[in-house]
Amino acid sequence: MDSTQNIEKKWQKYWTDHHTFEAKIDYSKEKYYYLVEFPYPSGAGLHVGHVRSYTALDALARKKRMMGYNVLFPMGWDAFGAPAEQYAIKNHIHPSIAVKENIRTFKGQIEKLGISFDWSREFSTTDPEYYKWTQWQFLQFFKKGMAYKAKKNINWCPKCKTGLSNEDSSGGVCERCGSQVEQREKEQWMLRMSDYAESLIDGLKDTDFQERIKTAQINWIGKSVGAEVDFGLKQVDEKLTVYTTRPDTLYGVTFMVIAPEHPYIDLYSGLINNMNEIIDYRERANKKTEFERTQLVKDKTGVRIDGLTAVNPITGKEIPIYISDYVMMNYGTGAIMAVPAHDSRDYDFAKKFGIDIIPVLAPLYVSPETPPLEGKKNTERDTVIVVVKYEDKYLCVRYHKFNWQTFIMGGIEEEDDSVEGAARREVIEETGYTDIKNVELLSYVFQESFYAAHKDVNRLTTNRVLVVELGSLAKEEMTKEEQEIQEPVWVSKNELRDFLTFETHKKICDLLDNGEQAFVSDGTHINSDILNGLNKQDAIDTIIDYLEEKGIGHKKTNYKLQDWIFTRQRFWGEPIPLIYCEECGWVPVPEEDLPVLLPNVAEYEPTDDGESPLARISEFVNTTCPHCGKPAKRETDTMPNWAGSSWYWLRYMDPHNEKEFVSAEALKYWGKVDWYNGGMEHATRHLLYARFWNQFLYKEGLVPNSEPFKVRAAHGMILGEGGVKMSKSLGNVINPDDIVSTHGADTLRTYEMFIGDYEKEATWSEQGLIGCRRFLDKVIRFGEKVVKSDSYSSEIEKDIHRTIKKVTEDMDALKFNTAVSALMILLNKMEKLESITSKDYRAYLMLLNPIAPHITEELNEMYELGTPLCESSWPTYEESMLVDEEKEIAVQVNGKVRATISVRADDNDEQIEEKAMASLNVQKHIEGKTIVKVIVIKGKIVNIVVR
RNA sequence: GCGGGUAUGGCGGAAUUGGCAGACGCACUAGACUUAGGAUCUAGCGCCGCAAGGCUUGCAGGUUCAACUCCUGUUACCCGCACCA
Repeated sequence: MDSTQNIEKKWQKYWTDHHTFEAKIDYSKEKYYYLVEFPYPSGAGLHVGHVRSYTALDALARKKRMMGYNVLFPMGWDAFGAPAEQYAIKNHIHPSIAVKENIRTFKGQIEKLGISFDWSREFSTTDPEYYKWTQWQFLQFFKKGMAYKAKKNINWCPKCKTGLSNEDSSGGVCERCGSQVEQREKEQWMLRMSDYAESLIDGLKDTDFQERIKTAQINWIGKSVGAEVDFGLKQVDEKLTVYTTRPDTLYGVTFMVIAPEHPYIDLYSGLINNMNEIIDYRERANKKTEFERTQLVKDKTGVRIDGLTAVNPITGKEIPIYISDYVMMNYGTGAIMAVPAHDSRDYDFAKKFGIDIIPVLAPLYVSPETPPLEGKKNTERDTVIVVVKYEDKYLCVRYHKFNWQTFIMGGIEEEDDSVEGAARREVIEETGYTDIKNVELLSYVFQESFYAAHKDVNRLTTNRVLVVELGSLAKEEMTKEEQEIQEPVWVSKNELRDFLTFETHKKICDLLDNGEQAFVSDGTHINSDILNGLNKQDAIDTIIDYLEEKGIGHKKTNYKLQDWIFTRQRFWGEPIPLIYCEECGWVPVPEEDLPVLLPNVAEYEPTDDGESPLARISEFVNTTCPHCGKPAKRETDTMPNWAGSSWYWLRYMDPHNEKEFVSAEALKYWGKVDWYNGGMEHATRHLLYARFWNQFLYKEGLVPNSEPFKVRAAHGMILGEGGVKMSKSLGNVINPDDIVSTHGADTLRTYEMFIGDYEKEATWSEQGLIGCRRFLDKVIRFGEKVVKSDSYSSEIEKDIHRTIKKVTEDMDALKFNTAVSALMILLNKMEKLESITSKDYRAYLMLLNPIAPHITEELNEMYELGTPLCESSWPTYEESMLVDEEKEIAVQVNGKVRATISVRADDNDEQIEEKAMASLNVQKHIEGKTIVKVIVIKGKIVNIVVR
């Protein structure tokens, strides 16, 4: 047999010469569209991670073709971007030259793997024939008012010297180079992506994306439903509008916070007495790095605005206003109403600045010890629970009558001047201790519903918790009456939880252990006038109705998703096809003048002043207005990287069309991408941009589907040996070329399919690779055992049918690892036979062909088994061949396997039971015991329950 | 903090969706053969135990004749988002 390399080359040439994998322009056949994300052709070359996803989809595509589909499985290059430009800056070579070089390398590597891409449809985003249509589509956005220029504080990377979208600067770090991102004010072209926020969530319904991808998108879009509420200002006749998701807590607002950049600060600077302090804070906040902002989440900072006071619109209460950097200007209204009792951030702030905390929502517990009784009268009471502390012990009480052990409890009586007063009274009455040093009212309030045996009524108590500290153990004698009711007990902190009778009181231990926190879950409203007694959702609905009726607020939905910053101040991108004319404003370049070509220049460096390098090229910049013919200037910013990848799957359908971006006919036939594979890192950015772009085109009637992709699957990463990320610095990068030349493409492909769950990350193992090599070698050796026959060997006929079913189904479910495993199992079975038939062997090679296409074609030809596999039909199985007449099943006694018996398909339950009972080991284990029950599950198991 | 996910031998990983846990591969052990190779073949290989047998799917409970699988609680790790009101 020829060398692996020669065999692989031979078949690769065969496929090219015969145009085997080119999608047919035959719109009568059933279509299937597989797409892998086209790569950025970097200088580093192909990664084994690319091999994993390309092979997986290649296998699926090959199989689908053998099943008779017209398969589109294209490949191209996403070649605009920084690395090529960096290379150009360094070496003074036009980026297009470096890109061509890299594409050649990539393509050569992919071809060596035998991936069945349709190369006749290949293109690069940097081809003028392609970016002509990217520009054309941008103009459609522009003409519909979907592109606008705005002076915005944008994310600016000082190293790349360009603006970045929010998506590209998440975490405050430049996605490309890792530099700290700064804020800079600059005019930018924006696409109104936020208009599509709802539609982008909604459209997910029409897709079969993996759940994790859907979630990632939904989180990114960040929808929240709440209300805008207008607070009054005391000093001026003006409103301060806030956005909140919790309008139900309006009665618990104790302060307001506005973002440091909020316009009111400058607007009302005349009224503000501490303007210097505020300006100083604003400057410090602006300088904070993202690191500082995220690391110091708990440690809130801010300044009170002296001279401006807000007025709660429903209580009329005056409340202070602060500025703080925990409120962002770019979300909501840049101002919030703060409810410290029910929001953890507001809570932290209130604690630090000593602001009141008013609880308006209390959890409701139904006592498990003494649940309310039906038919009993209901009474409500306000009570206090007093936690008395002295040194590290807690003073509790044992109530004799009901054998309750808990904290001091008592109702609030009319004579009490305050909650604190009630607490003092109860401590003295129930325990006699008098030296009360300190009383602290916790903001935690809870309600409890129970049967109060001593009064024979159902009680709903609203409980406040006080922590009382004793200064000494000074004590006065308790009355005899009181002594009979209860006795005081000192309990140490460790024993406290066990000592307490009531579950609800044990929750107080959590407060003592972990400190207080804002109560953010559901409960019943208290201290809230019209909302009292309602739960969270009912209260939200009620208050929104109320606000709308009174004209002080309305329901409002917000999204985190912002408009897409669509410009970069770089050279190596699609020029934005717009011209600025003093007379006519922004004018689109006429269609017949597209594409606006990137000029050939010597200087690619970006500039510190934030202008694109194109701005220095006067021949490029200076032009005439297409509208009035007067001198005008071109836009010199270029499009972001994501532009070219936002519609490329459409171009594959009709890649050489010079008149349209894609013909309606091709669009109609190819429709959606049926299966789109890509990395998890693109689950938000690329995928959202692409869906947005497509939805816009759909709205304009330019494409027939609003969603571009049916299935989106993501492959797991391949890690280096030891489970660490492959990286140049660790020196553990595996170059696919090396594996192909030492073991062959088929071995590499088989190994990457066998390595583990396709969706999970996997660790590279040289040993595992060799295992797959041995498997393929064994397949090759089997050729010598082949005898001519056009039927399957009877001994393994059923196994073959089963394996056909298993491989077919597993591959469709991306379970390549078990598909390979099934083929290994079948091979092990064949090994037991003296000879196998040519039909056995050909079926086997066909099943293996999608994963190891070269060697299987070669063996098929060598042993003259039939037409080339790539031109043959996928094998089918017969249902009737899947069942056994005779089967081994397990017999359990009390759930433990004690024997296996052989049963026939037509055995009835009695016969199976009889066989099970007859087994010696079963006899042994049921001897002397009573048989309670015998469970017979046909074809599966017998379980004998004995006592 | 919020959201998503994972946890099974020495390792990568299977388990028809509640029915013999550990398929398949790697590593390992013993033997055979030899053209001395990335060999190949045969047998063994979860843990404890000489064995009978017992134990075992992160941990603790529960439901069931039967749980890797369902329910409750809990721990650890990974990923995404993150002061989003």
